Amino acid sequence: MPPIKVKMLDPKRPRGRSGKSGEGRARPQTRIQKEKQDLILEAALDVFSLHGFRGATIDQIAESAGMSKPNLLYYFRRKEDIYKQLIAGMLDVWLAPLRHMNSDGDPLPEIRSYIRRKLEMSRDFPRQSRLFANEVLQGAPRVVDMLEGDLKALVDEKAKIITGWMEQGKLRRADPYHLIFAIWATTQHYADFDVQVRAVLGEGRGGESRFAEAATFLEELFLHGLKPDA
Amino acid sequence: MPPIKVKMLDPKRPRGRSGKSGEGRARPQTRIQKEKQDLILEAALDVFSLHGFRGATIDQIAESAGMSKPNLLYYFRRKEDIYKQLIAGMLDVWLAPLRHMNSDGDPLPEIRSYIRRKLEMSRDFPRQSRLFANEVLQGAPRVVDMLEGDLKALVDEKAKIITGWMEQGKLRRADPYHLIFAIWATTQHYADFDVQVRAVLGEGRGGESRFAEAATFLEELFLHGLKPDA
DNA sequence: CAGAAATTTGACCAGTTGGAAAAAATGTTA
DNA sequence: TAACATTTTTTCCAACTGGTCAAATTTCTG
Repeated sequence: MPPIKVKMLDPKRPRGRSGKSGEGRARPQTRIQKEKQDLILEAALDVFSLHGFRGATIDQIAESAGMSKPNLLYYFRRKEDIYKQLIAGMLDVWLAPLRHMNSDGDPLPEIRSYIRRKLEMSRDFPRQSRLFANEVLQGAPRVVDMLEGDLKALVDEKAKIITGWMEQGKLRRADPYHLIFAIWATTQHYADFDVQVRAVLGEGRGGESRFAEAATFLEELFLHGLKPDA
Repeated sequence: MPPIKVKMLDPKRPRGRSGKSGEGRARPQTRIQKEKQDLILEAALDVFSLHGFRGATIDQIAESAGMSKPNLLYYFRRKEDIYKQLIAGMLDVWLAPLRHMNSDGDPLPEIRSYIRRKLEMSRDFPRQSRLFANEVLQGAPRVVDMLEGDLKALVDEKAKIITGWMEQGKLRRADPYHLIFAIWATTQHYADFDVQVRAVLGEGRGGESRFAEAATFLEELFLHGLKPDA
């Protein structure tokens, strides 16, 4: 006589918070679920930002989160689910400073504070920056839609504001899109190419000071350029 | 009686051209060796620049080069050998424009032409740029030495030149290291973040024109900044 | 052309990877 | 605390990975 198997309902895996449409009234998150998911996302950010999607392994993430691989997979069914949630979460943060740029303010201070905010993000959230850089560098297969949709829309909107400022003579005439690219590039450089920056600056200037220096430099550059005063 | 094995000399694998010290008088390259190695490096550049070191597979590279995996491994013993050779080769090219910056020239034109050259490299060798970006982004495990050695030395030298120009009043005073970073960042952005740039610029401006626009913009930015003429 | 050298192929292997399944352990709640 | 739901562990697997090896094939050279 075979051992009697009793009912055994669906294993009720908790699904990631990303929750696509068809989720109905899923049961609310338990305490443990919230804790563990945060733990996993935190660990995954470390690993993904350093190795990219393909380069990262579930094992690494699990170990870094202090749990077993199957246990991790209980919270996120697939490696990609973790990754997607990280990307979505970071895009929001990443774009906040740009959203914040206000057409009512004075152009120069507005741009200056945008640069400053982006630079602070490079300092405070370098892993997020690198995660995104890795993704875009590898062709952004998982976020092209977002880039062509939300991101483009936002940039279009802000580009109009900048153009308006230029037409009022409050800003030197220049292409607003390339201006935004230049701000992105220069500020994120300190997060994405951190190793290189440190290597070139050497021992003496490797500390936190480089962000303050960068802020000063970029402010001057974007305001006056390199031409000496007449 | 076992089948008689006849001599079978060393399989004489050709070694990669990187040739560390102990190579003695290796026999010269055959025609096929040169052709096939170039073919492999070309294919590997495609794959590595898109997926990074860990993300790339020998199979992919072999297929992309139109040969079998063991055949590829006949020319390069290890995956890392291909990668290293690519990195070494590209670093040279990558640094050429900076080496070219001359203390005898006029500062502003000299810097302007440096920017232009770097931008052209982003346009003409985007894969090399991405290969390097991938490496640095992931902590540059295979090139930190070079960064702290050759690269730092070169930048130190050029930074001195720039400082000299500033002291002569030919350039606005600013940190030369951060200036160099800013040039790197803004120019490489068009290669490394190509997908993003295209997505934001949209259909209409996705063509080659963006490099010309970028050149114009960056020239203005580095020369005058954003402040409108008084 | 014969023999030697160089090149290519096919079979194979051990380690790693993402992921599934079921049982065991732990928590939660009536 | 009993019944149930949630969480964790153990075991396992098939696909993929980097890399080896010997044999078969092709190319070169005298």
